Amino acid sequence: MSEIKDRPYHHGDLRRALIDTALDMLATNQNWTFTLREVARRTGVSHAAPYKHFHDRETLLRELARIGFVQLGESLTEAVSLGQPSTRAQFVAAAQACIGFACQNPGLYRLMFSSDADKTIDPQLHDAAMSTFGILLDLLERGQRDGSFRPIAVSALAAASWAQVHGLAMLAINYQLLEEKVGSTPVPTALDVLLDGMCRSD
Amino acid sequence: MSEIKDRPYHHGDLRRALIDTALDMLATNQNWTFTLREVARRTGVSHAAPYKHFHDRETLLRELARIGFVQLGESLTEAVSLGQPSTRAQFVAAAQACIGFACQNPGLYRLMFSSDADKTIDPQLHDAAMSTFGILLDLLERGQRDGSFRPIAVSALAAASWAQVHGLAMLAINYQLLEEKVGSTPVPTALDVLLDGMCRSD
DNA sequence: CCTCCATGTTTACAGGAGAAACTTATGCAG
DNA sequence: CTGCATAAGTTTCTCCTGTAAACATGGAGG
Repeated sequence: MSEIKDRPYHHGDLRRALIDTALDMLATNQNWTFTLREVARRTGVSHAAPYKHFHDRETLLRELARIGFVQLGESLTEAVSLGQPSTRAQFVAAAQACIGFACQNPGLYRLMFSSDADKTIDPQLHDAAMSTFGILLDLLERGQRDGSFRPIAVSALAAASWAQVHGLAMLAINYQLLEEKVGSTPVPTALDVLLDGMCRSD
Repeated sequence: MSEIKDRPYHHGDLRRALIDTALDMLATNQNWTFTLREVARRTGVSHAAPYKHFHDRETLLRELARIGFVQLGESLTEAVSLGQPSTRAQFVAAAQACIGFACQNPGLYRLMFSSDADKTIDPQLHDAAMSTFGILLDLLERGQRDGSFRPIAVSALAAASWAQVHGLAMLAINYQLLEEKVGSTPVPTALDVLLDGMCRSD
């Protein structure tokens, strides 16, 4: 109703439309080899129109990655505040949320951690990534305060668990966690191994 | 002496020369956005010559990745057979070798684990990756037999440690293991946390 | 009502991927 | 030794992309 279907000269929200198209193609092809011209075509505008909204192709890719980090952050926040009894259980929930996000958006997840999403170029992307990383840090700090996690440098815990979760996610979306190779529940099992090292042993 | 410098019509080993040029550019730029034509130019041949040796640009990229896995495998083998006293110490040595390889060849390492090195397309690439992964598996199995590692499914140990090492490597080459964030020795610290979970607690 | 400017479009160009047709030199059959 | 088949290079061509520049449009504010 509020949308005029037959192409008024001005689109209304072309920026958002281009992003949606690109996200679609990313999800469909599981890669970001699409051309900017094709995004424009699929969105129904001329091939130069995107340049009014994105400086170049890579700027669009970084915006997709930024959106990915925001969405991942929401998933993590939701998982953490799901009311798991222990901090350890919250950690597992968050880890599984992250890996689940990766499996449901493999193309996007790969883009987020690829060199095409260079955080040193785009402060907004950098901030989004840091903000998402911060959710993990908060959880770890809380776990240390309540005595769940060992009182070693929180940064060491962060490095270990971030590496672990991200590593599992990458293995998962590359189909390298096949049952015949790593058993039927590789993710919780691997997380348990790590957590046994992270948690107080007393 | 044995090389004729002034361009005989036939190069002699253009395939190898193209690979070397591409590896150089990969190392220099830390990315593989180079064009096939530029590789040809730098190698001193016409832009169509590479097609006599590689079906297309991506085939060349996969060959670079394959070579990377072979080299990584050599580093790992060397690290393992360095004669560390314990299996645990051997594991640390291998992990550090992997992370060291990544830091010294960040572009190549990223390519090896990117979607441009699709292992489902190229059996040789797949085999090279599996062979390298096998070094880790052997180490873990040996560690279980000698009682160093817990007697849980070796596949779970493999998933956990592979994820951890690969995750740390990715963090390292993305400059996300800065001292101010994760302390001065994030890698051994993170590995220790994992190993405490992997090793027998008695 | 008129004019400005953000947001479109058209046109233009340099370069890349890759196919096809052509060239060269080398090894081998006679 | 001759000569041809063939592998390995080159030239030429077509289609496509990214991106810049010039032009068009139409909605918001004076």
